[in-house]
Amino acid sequence: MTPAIAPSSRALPHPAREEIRLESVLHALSDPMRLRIVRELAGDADELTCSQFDLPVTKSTTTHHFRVLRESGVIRQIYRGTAKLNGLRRDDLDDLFPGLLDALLGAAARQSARLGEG
Amino acid sequence: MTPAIAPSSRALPHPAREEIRLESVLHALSDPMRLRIVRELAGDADELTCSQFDLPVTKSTTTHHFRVLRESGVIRQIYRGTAKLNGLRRDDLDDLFPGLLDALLGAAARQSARLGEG
DNA sequence: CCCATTGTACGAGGAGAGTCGTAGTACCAG
DNA sequence: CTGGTACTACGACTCTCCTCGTACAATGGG
Repeated sequence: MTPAIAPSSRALPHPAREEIRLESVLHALSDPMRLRIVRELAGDADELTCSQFDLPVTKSTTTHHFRVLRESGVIRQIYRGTAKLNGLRRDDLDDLFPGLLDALLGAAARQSARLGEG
Repeated sequence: MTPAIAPSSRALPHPAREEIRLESVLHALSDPMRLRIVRELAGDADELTCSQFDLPVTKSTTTHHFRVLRESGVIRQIYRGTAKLNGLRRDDLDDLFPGLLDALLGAAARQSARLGEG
């Protein structure tokens, strides 16, 4: 069961599944930048490095947003070399709040389409 | 189509359906007090006055939270005499974001049950 | 070993949010 | 008109949040 990619020494604190709070998830997703990150993560691939996102903010701010997402339990982050891989915690969220993530992603997609998207 | 209850002179500003933003809705619901209000509104009746809620904050703060909910498009408020009736904007939210409100309410209910509720 | 790449830590500035208290407004019942 | 009820407005306080810049740490390649 050794993973194909060694998860590097640096560890990142994640909340356990039972510790994820709905309020924190909603707060995390109420920021446009973070909602955008989550949408990209849900759409394209399941594993993207931070630098693969082209956000209109500095690297410091990007780090901050990824941390909020991780600490609220929305995403999972692991190091792989100097890069950091980000993935949605679909399994945990679907178990805790069935249908919520899909409803949120659907709502975000609808709004994007409605407002003449990007 | 005249309503049974005259909506009194005082008018309250509400966002039109198209003006409701997902981020604002999520932000509104990310506060425990407001999530609690919305859950009560969804469960019991569709029309409750502000004073029918027994929240552990002062009246000023209660007013503030109801205003945030109204201005984000989550609830509708109309005066009836000195009282103010509050109702969920189910129709508008379901039209804009199908399934979202139910998913949110379900998630909130699940979390309450899981955490040994009140 | 040096260096480029990737991301972090820390501090700061500015804006916003939750809470309260006090004073005030709008409405209804006498 | 008087009084009571229901809610509001405003200012203040405290915290948190988003953003940035600069300086730093961890990894992998030559």
